[in-house]
Amino acid sequence: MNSRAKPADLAPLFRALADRTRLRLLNLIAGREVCVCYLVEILRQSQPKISRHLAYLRNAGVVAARRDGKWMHYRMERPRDAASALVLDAALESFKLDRQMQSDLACLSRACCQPARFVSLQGAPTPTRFKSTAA
Amino acid sequence: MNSRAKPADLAPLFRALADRTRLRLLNLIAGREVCVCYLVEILRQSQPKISRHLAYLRNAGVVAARRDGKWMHYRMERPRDAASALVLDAALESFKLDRQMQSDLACLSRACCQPARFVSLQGAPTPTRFKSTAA
DNA sequence: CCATAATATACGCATTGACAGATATGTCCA
DNA sequence: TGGACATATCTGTCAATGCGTATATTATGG
Repeated sequence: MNSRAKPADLAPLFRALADRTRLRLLNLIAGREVCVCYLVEILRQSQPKISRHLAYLRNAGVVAARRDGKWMHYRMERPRDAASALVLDAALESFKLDRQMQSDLACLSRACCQPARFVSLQGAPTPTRFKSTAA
Repeated sequence: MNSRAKPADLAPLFRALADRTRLRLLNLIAGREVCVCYLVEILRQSQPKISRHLAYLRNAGVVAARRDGKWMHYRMERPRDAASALVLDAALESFKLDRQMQSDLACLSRACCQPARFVSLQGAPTPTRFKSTAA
């Protein structure tokens, strides 16, 4: 399978990325598989809201979900066509210079190291890295 | 001024690009300065609709306008920050594999060579290239 | 100043997306 | 089987966006 499967219309992808909350979710999910409860905790937004945005990203083919007992783990899904992949790369690149995005990542690290400090994360599965991510 | 001026939030840019009509306009404008009347003629859509989408792109800082007597010329505006520029490049790259985008460009070439065939383009200023564009 | 051409904006309506709150679904455990 | 937990989906409301039509703006020529 080639990396430039089908020359997709980029508009749907841009729609999926056209929301700050979804970008923040993508930032947290990039490079590791994260349980929904962590995303709810870190973004400090309602669980249905997070779930809806994740569904939006999933429908756009940008993320994939895996059920693990009670928990759902989300991970990034590499787009099949080259242009979409480039767009996604550019977005991820921009996160490195974004204060809130870095703050979200730092918060995720803290939550992973000391889940006891987050009441809602007791017993939740720890996010697992795919590759090392700066900070 | 550096090419990575301010690490902008990409969401507004993605919103601006999240529409097929706007992507088609961007495709036509990329690499040359085009008069609105050409855009209306080639996309075969109403003048107010084209104008509104151009305004949307202009507000997003993706295109710039120049008045020339009765005519308005639009051109692409290179985003100041690196991430936005990368996103835009990826979009332009995807157009090369998009049949409709190429068809639009071919139609623009034809209109430039034989403006007489387009009643509405009589006397309109011809688009001017910035750099050579494939096809 | 008036008419006309090119383009932009305002208005009304339909669609879509975001949100909070309520509820449904799926899984584990007793 | 029933309850608790994690997550998803439904409902109603509101704001944003898209479209067509009408109108305003800017510039040109008489």
